[in-house]
Amino acid sequence: MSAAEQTPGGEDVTWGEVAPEAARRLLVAAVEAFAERGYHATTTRDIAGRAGMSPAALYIHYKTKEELLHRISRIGHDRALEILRAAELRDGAPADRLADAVRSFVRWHAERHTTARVVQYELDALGPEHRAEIVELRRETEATVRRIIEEGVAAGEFDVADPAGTTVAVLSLCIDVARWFNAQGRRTPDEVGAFYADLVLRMVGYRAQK
Amino acid sequence: MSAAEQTPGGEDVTWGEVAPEAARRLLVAAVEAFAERGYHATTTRDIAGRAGMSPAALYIHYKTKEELLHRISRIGHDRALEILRAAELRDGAPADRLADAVRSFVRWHAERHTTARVVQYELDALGPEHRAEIVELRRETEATVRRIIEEGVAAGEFDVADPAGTTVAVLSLCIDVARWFNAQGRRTPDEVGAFYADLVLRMVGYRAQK
DNA sequence: GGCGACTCTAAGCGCTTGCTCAGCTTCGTT
DNA sequence: AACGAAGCTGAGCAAGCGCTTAGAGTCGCC
Repeated sequence: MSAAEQTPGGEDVTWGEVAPEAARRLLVAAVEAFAERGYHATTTRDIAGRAGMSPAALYIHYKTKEELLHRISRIGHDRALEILRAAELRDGAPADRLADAVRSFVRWHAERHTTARVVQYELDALGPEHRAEIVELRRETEATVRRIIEEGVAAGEFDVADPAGTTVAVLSLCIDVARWFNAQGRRTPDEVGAFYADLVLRMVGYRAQK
Repeated sequence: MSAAEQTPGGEDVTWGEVAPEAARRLLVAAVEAFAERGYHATTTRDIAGRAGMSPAALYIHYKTKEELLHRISRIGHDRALEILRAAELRDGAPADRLADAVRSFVRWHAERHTTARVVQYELDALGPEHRAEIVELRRETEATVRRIIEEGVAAGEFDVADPAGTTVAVLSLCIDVARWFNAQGRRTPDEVGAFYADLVLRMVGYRAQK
């Protein structure tokens, strides 16, 4: 895990906003369970058990199992969007910003692949209202990437016939890292991020000016 | 749907090997239900209902709900592998064969995205033995693509630093089409296939000799 | 030291789940 | 006409589900 996702003390900062501590423990347990078995195959008893609590304790902190998923999904999507926006607002040529966006976005999906798997692949398990809210966040995510690509095209840096289609493909490629990435695998999140940044620059037809 | 996936009469050929007819109807119903809601959220009553039968009828043709998923997964993986192998064995330069493989593989995932969604994303719902069998097929799928890429590198057509990693990325990109593709969307399966073939040639550093 | 607010548990309710089974119908075969 | 096999249904079982409730323990605050 990179330092960016930890407090100076080394504690995971992802769920720092979730309080009190029992609610956070339940949420972390839910992320693990959902990632392992999927939302529908996970029982509230399993979540409570992983958090070291009785099944009823869950309902003191969350109204329903679906609300747990929503909290996870919301925080995860906020973080993913934040990462992309930070890259978009940075100084530098479009190619640099696109590479930066892909690098940090992919690194997050690899590093936190457990969370990302839930965030990216359990969208359909949300209820209609919560789903609509998250879909809106995904639209903004897509718009952010598309803007960078369109700037690159306008600047003559990229050779892209269909910016919208390319955006979908780029995001699809990056998000899917959460599905196959394995912490015991050959490469670190940093390496995968760098590799993917290079792949994406190729996809947009960028020729490095060496 | 392309002619390749139909009989001359126009009937869907994908599940042609499944007999008798009632078993096929149940299987098609299961594909639809699994794709819509996911394996765990689908009830045997829902499947039987879609096939116009009582819940008990399902168990005349299949031992368990998991066996249904396995049949779907097996047939789908066989078909996907067949598509890639056909492209591999064709005449032509590695770039042509890679483009061909991606084009037909992606077209299948777009055209039959309902099936592909189940095949590609419900792997974890399989029992241990069935899962192992399918994982082996996926290994062969990956090996097929990797072989084409390595031939392209050996022939000097491709500029790829990490063939194994590139293979994972290419397959990940293609498979994920099943997740986002929408039949009501802007582009046809043929168009997406052609677009993705071009993207992949860029990813492997192929320079068209125009 | 007493009280309300908060956190948690043991027990369990109502319901749905995957799956079973006795029995009815519909066959092709004799 | 008789019969066994195969396909299917209505009814329902045992288990597990999400969630609720009554009450116990613990805390800060006056």
